[in-house]
Amino acid sequence: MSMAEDFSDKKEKINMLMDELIEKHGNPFESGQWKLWCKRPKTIRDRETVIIESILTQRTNWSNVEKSIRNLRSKKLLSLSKILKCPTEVLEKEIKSSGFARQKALRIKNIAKFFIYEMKGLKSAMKMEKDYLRNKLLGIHGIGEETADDILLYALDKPVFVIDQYTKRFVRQHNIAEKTSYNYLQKLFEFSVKKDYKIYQDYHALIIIEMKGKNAKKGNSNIYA
DNA sequence: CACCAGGAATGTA
DNA sequence: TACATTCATGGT
Repeated sequence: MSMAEDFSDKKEKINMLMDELIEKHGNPFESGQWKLWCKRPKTIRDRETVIIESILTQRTNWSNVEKSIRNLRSKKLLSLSKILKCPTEVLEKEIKSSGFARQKALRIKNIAKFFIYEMKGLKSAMKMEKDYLRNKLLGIHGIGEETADDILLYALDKPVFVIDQYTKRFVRQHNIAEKTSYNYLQKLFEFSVKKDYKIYQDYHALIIIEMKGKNAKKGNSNIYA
């Protein structure tokens, strides 16, 4: 069975399930249920904030991230250029609430260097091709697939489907696919869903809202990659 | 595949 | 109060 054939029967199921989620939860960016990056970024400053959040949110919950962002904003450090100039110890202190502060401070600096020096700013980075950008991001220490895709989708408006633990759980619970590897699921969703970054944002958000709701009611089930 | 890298919020006794 | 669990992960 070819990849395309394998995908085509799953495509309908995905679209059917997503229609149900839209029906059930509405548009996540308008309903206010989506607490993460709840406004679509407009300005470069917004986009830089999203990039910083994408690192801070690694292995922690959103309220811890919000606290760090508030600290950075009040210290006038909420931009990539400011972060680059800021001593690492100061940065560590401000983002302590997100945990892994020593690692994350270095990671944020790595990203800031990349966008400022190598990409010559966010504006020009946004004009680059998405696969090129993705490979570049994955080459930065501290950025894995999920973080790279968070940045591409939510900060740079690139149509890349983010696969996280919630997405994997969703796929398993609905028997959409047997395989749950990152690459397989990403290809499957990108094949199934109209290639539009706003739709990818909405769908990813909807899956998380849905699965968090289920999590609250029942206990958590086993997750594996 | 196993293990490790911290903090903070929440739940439990 | 003490202790366990959970949280949008990535590197080795």
